[in-house]
Amino acid sequence: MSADIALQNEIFAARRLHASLTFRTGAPDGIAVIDRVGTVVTLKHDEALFREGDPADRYFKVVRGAVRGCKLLADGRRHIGDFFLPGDFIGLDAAETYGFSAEAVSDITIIRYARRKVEALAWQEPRVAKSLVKMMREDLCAARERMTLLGHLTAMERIASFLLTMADRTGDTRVSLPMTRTDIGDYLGLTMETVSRAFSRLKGDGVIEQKSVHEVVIVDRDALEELAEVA
Amino acid sequence: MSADIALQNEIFAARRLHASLTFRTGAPDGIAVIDRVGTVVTLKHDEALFREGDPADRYFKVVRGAVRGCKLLADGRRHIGDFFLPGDFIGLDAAETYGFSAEAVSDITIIRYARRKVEALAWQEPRVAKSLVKMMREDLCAARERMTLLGHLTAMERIASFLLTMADRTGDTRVSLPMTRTDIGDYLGLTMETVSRAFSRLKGDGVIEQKSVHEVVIVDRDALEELAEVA
DNA sequence: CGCCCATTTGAAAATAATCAATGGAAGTGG
DNA sequence: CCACTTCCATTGATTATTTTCAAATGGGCG
Repeated sequence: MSADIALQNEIFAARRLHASLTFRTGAPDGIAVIDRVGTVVTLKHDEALFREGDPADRYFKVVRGAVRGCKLLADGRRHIGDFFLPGDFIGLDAAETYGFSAEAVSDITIIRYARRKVEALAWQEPRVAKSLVKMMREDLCAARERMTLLGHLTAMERIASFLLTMADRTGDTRVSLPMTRTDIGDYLGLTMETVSRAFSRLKGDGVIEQKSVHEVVIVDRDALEELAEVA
Repeated sequence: MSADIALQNEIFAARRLHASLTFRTGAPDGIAVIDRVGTVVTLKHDEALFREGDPADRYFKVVRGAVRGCKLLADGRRHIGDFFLPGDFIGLDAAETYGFSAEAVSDITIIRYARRKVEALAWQEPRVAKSLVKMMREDLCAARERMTLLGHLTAMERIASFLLTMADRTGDTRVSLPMTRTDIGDYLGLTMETVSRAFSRLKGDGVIEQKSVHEVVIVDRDALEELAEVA
């Protein structure tokens, strides 16, 4: 049936795309092997990959779109711990159960791996084990960076850092922000309003240009780096 | 010579102590093996184990005392990413170089491991590799918890969480705080003054009692948990 | 075309930071 | 052993940043 063919094409496209992204982000080559035990899946906007507390029997890799990892606090406040973008792995930190929920920010394509199979592969192939450990190390370093940001930077410094990080991921001055202002706020420990005001000010100062709500262009990178000047 | 004997005693005592702590904190038993490739070292108050940017060729484990892991920001602000207490490993997240400086908060005893040797051991003994990965996973989860704290909790909530965490580590209502108020502030993303005021308020409300500046007793744990009510 | 939801903008309120002064304990040196 | 010094903690008053509350704007989708 043509639906099957379309699906096959989607899968091949996803694999190609994801392979190129793996290369781009400099992910260790040992990791490509594990895709053989993965399944390509697509999810729509706001659907959940898993919820905090679910048994953690799967890993995921983002191929297309963006995923947010979030925790709900007792009084309803929401914290977003990470935005996962193409090439990123999800779930490496989980023990028995997931420590946060993962939701599709946009329509997404992901690869889903049975944890069991990945671990079996890691035992067979030391390269795979090494790659997984390396990714965990990178995640830890990133987490420490973000702690500094959340603990000690002003609103403007956080926004500037965020924009620079997003820009570095695509290697382009054109930055796509698929998430809402509220998402960004929950990610940076700010309110939606503060995020919006910071964007407006950057726009007013000619540092960025807004193509649309979800797409900005960095006009003056030096100014952004000045604002984010940390570490 | 008697100095040698004293040193030997110190080392044995440190190993015993550390073994018991390993047990208490539920650290995987596979880890005890690696102590055979470690060296016991003592450092005085404020001495550095290593500095941010140093080649990361060693791991450490705290046996006695406390260590702070800190980053210096461009403008002089300081962020403390972690307090390492007895039983804690330091350096697992480092790639080529350390991502933060580690300094003795008090006089400390630590075990120092050549990274090369630990890694060799991990290849020989799958248990060791598993333990190291498990510790990294726990570190990652802890880092995510702290992000939530730094991003979304009020000053009082942060202090309450901090006290509860410290109390849980010793399993006692009597909590030792070897670090300064400034250290605590840099750890929680607050100023020394805010930390001090929060302590005063808790004292005034009869939630805690101060035996000395560096030792508090938790009188009303429920109240603290109420104040920290999160996740 | 019109509705709905996210974003933007404005004004007021709250929290924590900063500035400033005092108090106290630990350590130093005579 | 005591006095002195220094550093850290506490407390108070003021300021600044961000949040909260509220209203208006605008873009996307049915």
